[in-house]
Amino acid sequence: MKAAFFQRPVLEVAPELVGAELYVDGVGGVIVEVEAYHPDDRASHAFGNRRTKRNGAMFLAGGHAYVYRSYGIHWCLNLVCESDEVAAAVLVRALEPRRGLEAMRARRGSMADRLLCAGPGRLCQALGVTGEYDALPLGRPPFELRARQFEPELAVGPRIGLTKAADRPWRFGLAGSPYLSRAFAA
DNA sequence: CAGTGGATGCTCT
DNA sequence: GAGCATCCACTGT
Repeated sequence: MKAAFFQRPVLEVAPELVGAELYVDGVGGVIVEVEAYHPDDRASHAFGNRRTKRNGAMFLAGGHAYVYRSYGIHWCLNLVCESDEVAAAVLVRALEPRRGLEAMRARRGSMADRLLCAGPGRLCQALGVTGEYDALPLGRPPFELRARQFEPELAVGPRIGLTKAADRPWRFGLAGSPYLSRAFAA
C-alpha cells in the first residue's frame, strides 16, 4: 500500500482500511475496526493542529505510524493520514488474526483467538508494537499493508472510550465480525 | 452477562 | 495534579 493512499481526507481513508491487511514483522491479519481522528476534533491528540511532545508523528506525511502509550500500560497504533499540515490519523482498534498466531498467543498469553487483537492495546501487544515503532514509515518493513481485496459490509458508530466529541460517528468496522473490540449497535 | 475498580506512566495545564 | 483513544480481575446476578 503506497503512501498516497493515506494522503487523503482521513474520513475517506478510515472506512477503506476496514478489510485491509496489516502485518508487523509478518504478524497480523485483516483490519476489522478503526477510528478516525481529525484536527477539528476535541478528542484528537492533535486538536487544533497543535503540536506537542507526544503527537509529533501525527505531523509527518500520511503513511507513517503514530504510536502512543495509553493509561500508562498499553500501546496504541495509528496510521497517519493527510499531510504534514493536517495532523490526522486512524486508530487501528481490532483485526482478525491471519499470520503469526503462535507469536500472538505467546505475547498475549493463552487466550481465545478472537481476543488476541480485539482492542487497540491487545492488538499492539499481539503484534509486538511499542513506542519504538512511533514515526516509522508504513511502506516498508517492519510494516506491511495490503489494500482490501473485497468490498466489506461496513458498520459505523460513535468512537469508544472518549469523553470529548463522543458523539461523532467516526468508528468503522466490519459488520458482524467476531473479532471486534465491541459489537456495533444494531 | 453487567458493572466496578485498580494498575500504571506520561502528557498537559 | 488531573485526566486519559485500555485491559483485566473481580463482584453480583
